[in-house]
Amino acid sequence: MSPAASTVSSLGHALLGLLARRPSTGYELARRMDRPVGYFWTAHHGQIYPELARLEGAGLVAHELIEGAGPRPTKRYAVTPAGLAALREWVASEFDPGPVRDLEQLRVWSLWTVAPDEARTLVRALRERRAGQLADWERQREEVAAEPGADDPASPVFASLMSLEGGVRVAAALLGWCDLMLDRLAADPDSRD
Amino acid sequence: MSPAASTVSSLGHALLGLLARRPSTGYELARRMDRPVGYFWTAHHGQIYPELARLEGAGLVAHELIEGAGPRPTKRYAVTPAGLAALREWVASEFDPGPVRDLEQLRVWSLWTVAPDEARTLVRALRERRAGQLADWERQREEVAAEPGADDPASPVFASLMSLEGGVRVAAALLGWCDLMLDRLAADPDSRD
DNA sequence: CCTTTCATGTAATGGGTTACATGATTCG
DNA sequence: CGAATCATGTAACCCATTACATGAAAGG
Repeated sequence: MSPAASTVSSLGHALLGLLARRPSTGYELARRMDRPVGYFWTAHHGQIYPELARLEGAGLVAHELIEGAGPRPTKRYAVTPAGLAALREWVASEFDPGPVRDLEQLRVWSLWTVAPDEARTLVRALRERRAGQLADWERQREEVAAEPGADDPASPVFASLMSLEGGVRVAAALLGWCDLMLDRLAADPDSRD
Repeated sequence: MSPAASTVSSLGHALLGLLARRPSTGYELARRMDRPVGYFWTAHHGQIYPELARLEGAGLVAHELIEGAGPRPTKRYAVTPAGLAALREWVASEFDPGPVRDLEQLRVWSLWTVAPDEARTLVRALRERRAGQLADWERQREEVAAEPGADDPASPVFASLMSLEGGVRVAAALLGWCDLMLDRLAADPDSRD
């Protein structure tokens, strides 16, 4: 019945996950990619609109026309039963951890090439950024934890809370890591007086 | 003197970082992308060879021919002084944290769509994988910490140690996160007896 | 002899970013 | 009346993965 349902990209699963929580227009999906989800998945509208068309071709989402502002008709998308089934199957399926690309770590890995005071400046900048992110996520976590359904594994609020909890823990770990590096860089023999 | 030196990709910086530590053939660079660096940056040879050619065109690396096994001449690349300068400049430069794409977090964010026992199975798999990774990195960290130069910020060993330390801390945080999720999933009302 | 490792390249395809294009409504 | 927001789409370009292509040396 749905012949192309087998090949859904990661972005497709991200969109299915967003629409399973709440029907949205393509434009709204692009904006929703900022908070909660955007911490671990992002996309621009130039990628979202074609992907929605593909998902619809595979019968995983459907749109209805609503009144809206654009020059073209405004479409609100929602997951179909087949789309929800595809999402469920993907969540529980086997997986290999995708390739990791972390520019921050890559910089640190070449930190030895610069003078110690430049290294300290960089790590201080990393630390500030991370501290801001941690505060931000902690605040959001408190907000979400107060919402109804936060303890119910069948509620999207529960899953949001778990994601934010992961983000908070990673950010806290990386903040401590920056402090360790500042400590080790200060203990450097070249900067003793 | 080097007119195209301004536009170096992230992969280019990764390769410069590798070559600044030790001259290598393209083939060796591909293999070196596994351990230490591969934890936060990966590339296949199909991407590496063209990038080396671009870097050489910009005067940032240079090759010499050595005896080797292939049908074509074997090339050993090394960074030029201009290449080392470009690497240093990049390490200390302003930066925006690139887009994050984490399939693991994306799955957890849609965890509410599956039955609690399927969710537990998934998180247990995540936990096992993470525990293995943590053990692996901890072992490597101990190895690197014993090498000479591990305390010297001007030594690549120091930078390797810091990178591994970051990896260990993040992996430990994520392991604790898995335990938290298993705890919350067990406390679920649907599975009370 | 067969498989693995060394070794370099290109081509096809897919994923992702940026820029171009269009136009209505709302707020200052 | 100008800027921001809502809203959808396409095109050009870059980055990354996978597959095709080739062939020597070493080890079992």
